[in-house]
Amino acid sequence: MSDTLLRHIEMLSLIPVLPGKIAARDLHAKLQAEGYAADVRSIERDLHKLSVRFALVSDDARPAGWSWKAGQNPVRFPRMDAGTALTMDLVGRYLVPALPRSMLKSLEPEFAHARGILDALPQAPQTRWSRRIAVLPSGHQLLAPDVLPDVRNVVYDALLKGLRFEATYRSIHADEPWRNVFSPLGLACRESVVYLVATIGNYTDPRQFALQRMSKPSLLDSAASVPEHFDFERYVREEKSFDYPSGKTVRLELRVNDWLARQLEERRLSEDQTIAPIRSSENFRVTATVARTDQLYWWLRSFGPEVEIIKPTTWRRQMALESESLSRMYATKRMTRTR
Amino acid sequence: MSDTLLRHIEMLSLIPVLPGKIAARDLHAKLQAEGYAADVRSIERDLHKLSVRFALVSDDARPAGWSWKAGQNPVRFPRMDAGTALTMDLVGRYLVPALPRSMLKSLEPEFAHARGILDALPQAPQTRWSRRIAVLPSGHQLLAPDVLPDVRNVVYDALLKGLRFEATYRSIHADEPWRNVFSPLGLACRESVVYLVATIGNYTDPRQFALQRMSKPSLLDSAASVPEHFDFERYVREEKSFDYPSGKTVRLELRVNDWLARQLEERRLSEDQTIAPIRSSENFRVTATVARTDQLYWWLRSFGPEVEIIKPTTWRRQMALESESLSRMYATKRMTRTR
DNA sequence: CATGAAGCGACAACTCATGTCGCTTGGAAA
DNA sequence: TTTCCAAGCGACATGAGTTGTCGCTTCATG
Repeated sequence: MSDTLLRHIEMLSLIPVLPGKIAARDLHAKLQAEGYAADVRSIERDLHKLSVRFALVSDDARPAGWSWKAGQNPVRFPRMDAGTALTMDLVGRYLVPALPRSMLKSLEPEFAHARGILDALPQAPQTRWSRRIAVLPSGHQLLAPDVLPDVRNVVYDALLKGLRFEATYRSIHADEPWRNVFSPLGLACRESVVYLVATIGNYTDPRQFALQRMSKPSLLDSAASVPEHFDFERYVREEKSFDYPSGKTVRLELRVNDWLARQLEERRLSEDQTIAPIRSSENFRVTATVARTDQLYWWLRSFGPEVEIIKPTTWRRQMALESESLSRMYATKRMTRTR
Repeated sequence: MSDTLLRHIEMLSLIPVLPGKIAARDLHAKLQAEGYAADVRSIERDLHKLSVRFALVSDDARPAGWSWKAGQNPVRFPRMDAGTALTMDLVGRYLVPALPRSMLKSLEPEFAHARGILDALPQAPQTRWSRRIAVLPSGHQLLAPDVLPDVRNVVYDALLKGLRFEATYRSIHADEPWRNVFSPLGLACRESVVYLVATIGNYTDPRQFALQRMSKPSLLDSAASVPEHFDFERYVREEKSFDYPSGKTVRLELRVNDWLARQLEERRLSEDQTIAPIRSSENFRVTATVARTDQLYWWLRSFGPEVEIIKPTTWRRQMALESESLSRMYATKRMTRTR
């Protein structure tokens, strides 16, 4: 069949969204590289014809730049099926508190697309699908710090292209903000905070920078300097401030109440989890082999008296000490207050 | 310009992925409805021509059914920009522990598409972007229960089309599994468990069913019965087992250590949060106005002795009692063990 | 075995895309 | 200001590709 259709589709997907643009000649070059033998003139004609039906615009610069209007719902095939669209919508709702707003915003067209699919389904107006979905908050939600859109863009760009960039950073230790050159090494996302791992200036030791503390970024065109033998994955694993789970596992043994026992039947601690009732009480004994992390210890602590750690004994001893100091803390303070 | 290109694009996006299919005549009808005046014969010809270049297949049923091969990366325009693709990849990594596997699988083409965009970027091979990204687990990760793919499909379908369906349900209270007809009312997602809110049989009271406990679903073609005046959003808010945050807020006052104080500067409890050092100690006093939820109380409890709740006094009193019983619990048990 | 719907090959008519050429325009260098 | 050149655009002849029609074949159904 004719290459025309293919070429048009290729063209449409080669044109960037509005901040970006592409000139007819560049398009021509790219298309030629992909094997489409067509005249520049034809490309120009195509652009004009396509812009009648699609949301394409050209600026009036001399080599005219073509782009998609911003905020366009993507045209795509195969079309997303309704089930996937519903899952996508769920994910969208789920991410709202978990992701910096400016990042969520760049994904907005994706979620809008999914909603568009769902909206197109025939349905009774009183049963709007969007009012039939709820995503409930899990755990306590802290406010996700927001990242400046151009910080995100420059940092991503620099990381992907392996370039340096310059930016201002406000350290958390109320010092003066300082400005320096960053050589990005990797990106780590943790609890809705995005950290850039980078070296600064001429230093060679990698450090972490929270993206929300950066401002006034500008991309440089010199290549980033990567310390010799630097391995990002190992860095993340070994850097203690990230407290990445070490490979260590632990045989956990707990006493839990019936409510928690039921929860753990739904979402298990591990594949080998066992739950057994404890005679002469409403409690259950839970065992499981899990990764030994601080996170887990904290999670157990969050249940208060509803969970008793039996094993490992180190954690049991730690809990014993902590609970003692905790009860002393509240007891003495109560005394001071009532005195 | 000619409608041909538009029609072809419309056709490509009208064809479903492989479990689904569409016959040439149906395509013709849909296209006519959208204003494309073309012969059925042309559609047939188009399908054959398109299938040369695109991953389209036709089964050999009599009215031939056309579909996209499964697992195809979607072709789309405007193309996702690199920044969005990177965020998409981050989201994909973030969701792995948080979403049932079968749901994640249906989103896989989306994430694969994003990765495809990133892979296409020119980059030095030793700096593979995918090895420069890390998403660190937040909180303790329980195993997400898995939902059978056809359960997901039937439940979604039933919900979106407002139909009943039949399925087998294993209740958590080790009873026998039973089979009944469900009238779906809504979907609630909580901590990686997806619940269907539905009425069963001829009952009119809405109940919750965890999707991972369902099996052998089959869609019926009778309309779902919705209880009179039923409002899903209100149901979710009021149903205590979901413990949706009530509108109540509370003025929180805490004593925290310096580590947590620094954390809270990054991710604040509320817009009006204040942090002030406490004289003659390394601690800080934090105040904030937050939604009063059990989640928050649990979250505070997870910090153990690193946090002291000062206000509200009800929580302080509760903590005092709990820590006392906790320390007693560990103390007595220790005695029993060492006796 | 009869019937009819669906699929497919053929073909002529014609629409539309293509490469070429030359004129116009607008910005940058002189 | 003038000169120069690349970019953009209109025109046109050519031919590739699309279109509707028709009739034959195939296959499932009664």
